[in-house]
Amino acid sequence: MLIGDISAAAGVDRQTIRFYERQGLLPEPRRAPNGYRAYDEATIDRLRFIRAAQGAGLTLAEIVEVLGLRDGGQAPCNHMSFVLEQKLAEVRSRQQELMVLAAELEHLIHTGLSLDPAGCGPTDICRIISFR
Amino acid sequence: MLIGDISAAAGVDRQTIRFYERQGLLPEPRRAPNGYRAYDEATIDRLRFIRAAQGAGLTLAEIVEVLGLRDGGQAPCNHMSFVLEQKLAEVRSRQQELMVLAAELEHLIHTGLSLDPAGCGPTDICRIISFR
DNA sequence: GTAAACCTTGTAGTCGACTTCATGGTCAAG
DNA sequence: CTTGACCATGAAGTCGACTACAAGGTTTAC
Repeated sequence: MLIGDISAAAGVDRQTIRFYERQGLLPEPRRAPNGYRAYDEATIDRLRFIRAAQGAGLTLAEIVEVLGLRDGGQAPCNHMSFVLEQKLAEVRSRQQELMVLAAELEHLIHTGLSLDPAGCGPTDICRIISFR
Repeated sequence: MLIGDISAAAGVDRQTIRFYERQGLLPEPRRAPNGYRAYDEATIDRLRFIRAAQGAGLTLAEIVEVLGLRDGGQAPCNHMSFVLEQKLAEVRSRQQELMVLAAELEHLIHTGLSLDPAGCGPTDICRIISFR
């Protein structure tokens, strides 16, 4: 299978596949006599795995690590569980931040509604945000 | 006041202040006879406003717009309210995404716990994530 | 035989918000 | 008079995940 074939099969752009190769996510493939990259079916699964892992919020660097373990013959289960726990913690933390931010935004919007624009002095920048 | 002074007063790095100037967030300041940037007190407020606006989730580009209105003599209240509403909508949407992601991560972690590593075939990459 | 659709490589650009580097001028203290 | 802390400029690097471009070679279809 040529690069265009697995690109279509896995729904990943050709350029992106070459990019993944440079990043160490995909091993260097065999080459056809004309120099074209020649892939086997397993590469499609590998690309699907990469997409699934990205969907779970893993960075490419983290995925490289998981794949590296697997390629080294180890089952990456423990590492994977650890990374997932870590991600969940990050997500929770980000959720906290967004809750605070949402409350802050609501407060600011509310402030903006109750503020008379005529009250803005020429030296103020914006009383909605820089309310003292 | 020299750049180091407002930098200390507003808690914004010197380099960042020059960067903000290039980005149009700060007007070109007066210059002392030796060519040093000479700021007045108002610049500290402007920097504080920028930080506050960033804290509310605005991008520098959005802040430039608000400041541009203000500098043009208009009260940016209406625009500001609009931007804040927009931000709130973005935050809400991101919150939805994170809820989905958190649920997904919990599911994956749960799956990982109930999975026997011995069941991983040599062709599997990681059954936790690529569970069919 | 030629045009379209594939493939190759290497390099550079994108976004956002800085940060760092290189090189050199200015100023106050001792 | 030199050391060290400040200031100036412009260019380049950072992070993450691509995306695009240039300049070519190959294959397939008509």
